[in-house]
Amino acid sequence: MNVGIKDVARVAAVSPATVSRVLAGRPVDPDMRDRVMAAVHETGYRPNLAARRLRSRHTNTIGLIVADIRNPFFTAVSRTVEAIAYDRGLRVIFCNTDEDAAKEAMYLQLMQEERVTGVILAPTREGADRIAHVESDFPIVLIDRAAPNASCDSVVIDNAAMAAKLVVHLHRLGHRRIAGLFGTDTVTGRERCDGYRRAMEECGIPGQVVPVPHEREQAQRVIAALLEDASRRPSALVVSNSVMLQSVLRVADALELEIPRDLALTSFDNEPWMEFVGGGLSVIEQPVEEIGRTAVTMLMDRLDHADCVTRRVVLAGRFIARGSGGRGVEA
Amino acid sequence: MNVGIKDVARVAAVSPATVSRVLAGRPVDPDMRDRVMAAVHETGYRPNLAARRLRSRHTNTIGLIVADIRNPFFTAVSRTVEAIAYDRGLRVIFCNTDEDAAKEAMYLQLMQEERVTGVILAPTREGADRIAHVESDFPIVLIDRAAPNASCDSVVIDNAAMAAKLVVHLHRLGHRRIAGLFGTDTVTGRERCDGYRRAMEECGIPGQVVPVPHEREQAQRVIAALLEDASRRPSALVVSNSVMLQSVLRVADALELEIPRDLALTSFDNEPWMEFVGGGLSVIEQPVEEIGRTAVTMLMDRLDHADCVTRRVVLAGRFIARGSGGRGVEA
DNA sequence: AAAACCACAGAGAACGTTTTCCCTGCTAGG
DNA sequence: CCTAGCAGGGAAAACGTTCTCTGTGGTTTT
Repeated sequence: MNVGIKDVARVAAVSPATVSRVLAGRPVDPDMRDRVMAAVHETGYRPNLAARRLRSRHTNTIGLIVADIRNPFFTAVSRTVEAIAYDRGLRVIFCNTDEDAAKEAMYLQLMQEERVTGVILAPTREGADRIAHVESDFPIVLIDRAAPNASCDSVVIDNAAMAAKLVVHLHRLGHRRIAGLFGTDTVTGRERCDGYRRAMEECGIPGQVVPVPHEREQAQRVIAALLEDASRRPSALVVSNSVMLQSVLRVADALELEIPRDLALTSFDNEPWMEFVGGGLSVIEQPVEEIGRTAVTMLMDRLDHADCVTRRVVLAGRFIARGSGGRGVEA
Repeated sequence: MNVGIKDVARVAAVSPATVSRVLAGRPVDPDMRDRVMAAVHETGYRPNLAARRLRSRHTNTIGLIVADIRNPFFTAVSRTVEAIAYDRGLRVIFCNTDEDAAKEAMYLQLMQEERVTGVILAPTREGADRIAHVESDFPIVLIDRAAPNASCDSVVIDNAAMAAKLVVHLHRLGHRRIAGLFGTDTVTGRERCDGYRRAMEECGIPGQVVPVPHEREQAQRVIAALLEDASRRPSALVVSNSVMLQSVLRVADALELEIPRDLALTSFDNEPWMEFVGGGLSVIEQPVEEIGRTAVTMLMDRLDHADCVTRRVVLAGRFIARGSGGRGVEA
């Protein structure tokens, strides 16, 4: 039998209500407070969070639903969200959908049942569409993937502008055959693709967009098809994220292409190892901590201002030039 | 006001108890079952998990506490644990301690308050020591880091043997000055260090153990000190994990060392990018899915057999030879 | 000095379930 | 035909808190 608030109350010779007040930090006679605290330590009392949440009707819990935890971008954001949330006394329920809309729906349902305070969500494409129609009991902040007309608050980076930056970089280096590899399933992919297309147009060179599926085997097949014919091979690539980049590297390795001589690579996301392949890759670094922090802040803010208009925070990425393009950082 | 089980009961014209029974899948007249299900859909009822947990006294929740989610090894294990747990109808509370024993203690306390069913834990060194003395209300399964005499169930890999494998590999390639870089704060680091030491002895060459702190800046300073003096520089390294390896690469890059010509690298963990640096790195791949799966299984098993003796599962790693050492896999 | 107020403690309801207990009606066995 | 047994449904307690309401003692205000 576990020790409850009533046991503490008996030991401290006060009422359960008083124990509750002490624990909640409400004003209580110092004498009693000491007695209660002593009793808490003596009994080894630990509050039962289920009971607390049931009665108080707030769970102090946020859900964090990401599409792919193996993607270091999401790992990094998750870490930040977790750290900040716990700082603010919020618990985090962590969910990984693996880009599966059904799993995502299941998790959103679970969030309802948990009666979470709010949710931070990187939706699948279908999920993003559905969110617009469904109304949930809790506020949602979308991260990374959010259509400009989304019906929720969102925090994203300026994907189009950043993709353009990569194109311009490659163009300056003299590349004229620049292919763009983008995910088929996400808003983010489409935005980056748009930015790529427009930049290619402005540079006056024809774009070649390659839609890449999320699943690795399939992705590698698509990429192989793009690269294996030397005569039609692009000289440079804009790649949509670090996971896709790994598929590119594997295929390039199999085809014995040397980076960047046979193929110049640029990508979104900045992982430490990118410094060390192909003489250093030029990339767009996303402000992962700031994304996480902003998301939590927006969520908290939304709780206080339930019917404030929908807000969209667009953060800038950071272009990092490496390798043949010269070292350095450029905002 | 949210819809509760009573509302459903009223709509279906049955008692709340019956609704509860239907939802729990207990035997109920088919007619009533249909009425209840209809009412559930009509009202949009979602069970309140807090209430359910409070009353039923089981939370169907496991805690997963890892030391560093940025370490891809833990990311991979977490993903597996999450997937398997949800398959079995268990919720996962995910916690990241950042190698901070205080945070770890705080989280373990939280697990108590959540009344979790069990915990899977990759402890800090201090945590591992403390676990031995503390008695908790729930079973704990240690992963990755567990002293052989641990008082909990544990699932680990054969660190010493795997470290030895790396040493032997390098020795066969002709290396005689092989330094070993190991974490200072974990059982795992010490085990790998022991294996390294013994293997070096057996090869008849003097070992050079370099204790590397977890924090990146400090780690890089230590590594720089090891590598900067060309005359005393080892020709090969055994590195304890992929995070540490990144520090090594950064330092090597700054010192303009070419891998593997100036410095051969081998490491624990197998990340996709390791194929592409220094012509491919030879590594020990850990069976991450199996670790996760085994941990969950052991935890569940322990619930049924509370006073079964402590079990320790030791899994084999997989040696993957790449680069100058030749391609291929060897058990 | 009386009235009004304030601060704080205790009693008991309430949160939304599951579970226990009892009651009913049906079936089977003598 | 009567009774024992059984299956399933309803009433109400229980889970461990917080919250509301009331009461009391002391302080301020008029």
